Amino acid sequence: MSQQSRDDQDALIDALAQTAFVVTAVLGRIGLEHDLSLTQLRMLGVLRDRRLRMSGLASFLGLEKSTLSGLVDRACARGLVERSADPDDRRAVIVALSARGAELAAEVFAEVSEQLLPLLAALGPAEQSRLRALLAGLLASP
Amino acid sequence: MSQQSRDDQDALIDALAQTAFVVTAVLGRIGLEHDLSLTQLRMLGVLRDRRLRMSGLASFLGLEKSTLSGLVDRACARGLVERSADPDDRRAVIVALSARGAELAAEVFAEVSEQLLPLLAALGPAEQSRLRALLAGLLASP
DNA sequence: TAAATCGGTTGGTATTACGAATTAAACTAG
DNA sequence: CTAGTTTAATTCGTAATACCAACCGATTTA
Repeated sequence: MSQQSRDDQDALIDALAQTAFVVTAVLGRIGLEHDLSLTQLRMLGVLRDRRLRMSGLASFLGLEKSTLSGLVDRACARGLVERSADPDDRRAVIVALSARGAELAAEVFAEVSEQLLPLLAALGPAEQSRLRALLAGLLASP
Repeated sequence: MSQQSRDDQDALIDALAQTAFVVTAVLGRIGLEHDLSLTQLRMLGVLRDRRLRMSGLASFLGLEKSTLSGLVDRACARGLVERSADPDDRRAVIVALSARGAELAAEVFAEVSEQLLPLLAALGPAEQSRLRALLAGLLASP
């Protein structure tokens, strides 16, 4: 049994979208407190455990290269990231977190955990495990 | 049994954030195809089943009133929403979807379902029900 | 009825984002 | 090995988004 009616599916889609907005709002608010836009925050998140070329970072974030130039310019000016040359390709530029950027990223993402966990407290431990597994399955699909 | 380690929690937080970005990306892409920014798309979504004053809509979307003026201006110019006077308070302005706006909203949100459902297909029907229940619980918390 | 408050708009500024054009480096023919 | 092409990033111009501060009318309160 466990039929999926149209309404059930719609309800699930809606819940997903709303969850996305809630999470995004939390991220945005925390970012704002540190003068980081959502995009800058995402960039820090991506660079937390990666060093990428401009183009790689752009496609990671789903942005145009031209958009990234300015983004990295500003983050660079604030001392959060650093541009360096790629020894293998003199056209390429490698972007990585600076020490200060790494520090800020750690701080910000600790805050994110801190603020999202109470939300998750509505679920019991077993349910949290299950949710994690379900989301992991969902994210693995493409 | 079913202990929640720090890593488990971090993994869940991460999965939530990533899910948020994936869903947001889908919404953004579909919006783009209809010349709608994510914000405009959200506005249509909110107005689908509500008519609100400017300030109400602003707090719904988490934006400043001043931001909303321009947003509504542009949507108005495109014939998607309409401003009307509030009979109870001559200062207030009520925003609602136009016929054309409602049509576009319906079309767009059908597309959203269409594109998110394949993602959900990675989960069986029982798991979908469970995910829906978990997200509902999570969204009900504040 | 005078003052304070509320609801929206306007004006100014910064950020974000895109596309098109540009420069430099690295391939790929011929 | 040079000529032409592709690739990596930047620059430029433009539009939308978003904020704050200042403002105008309408409304409420004192």
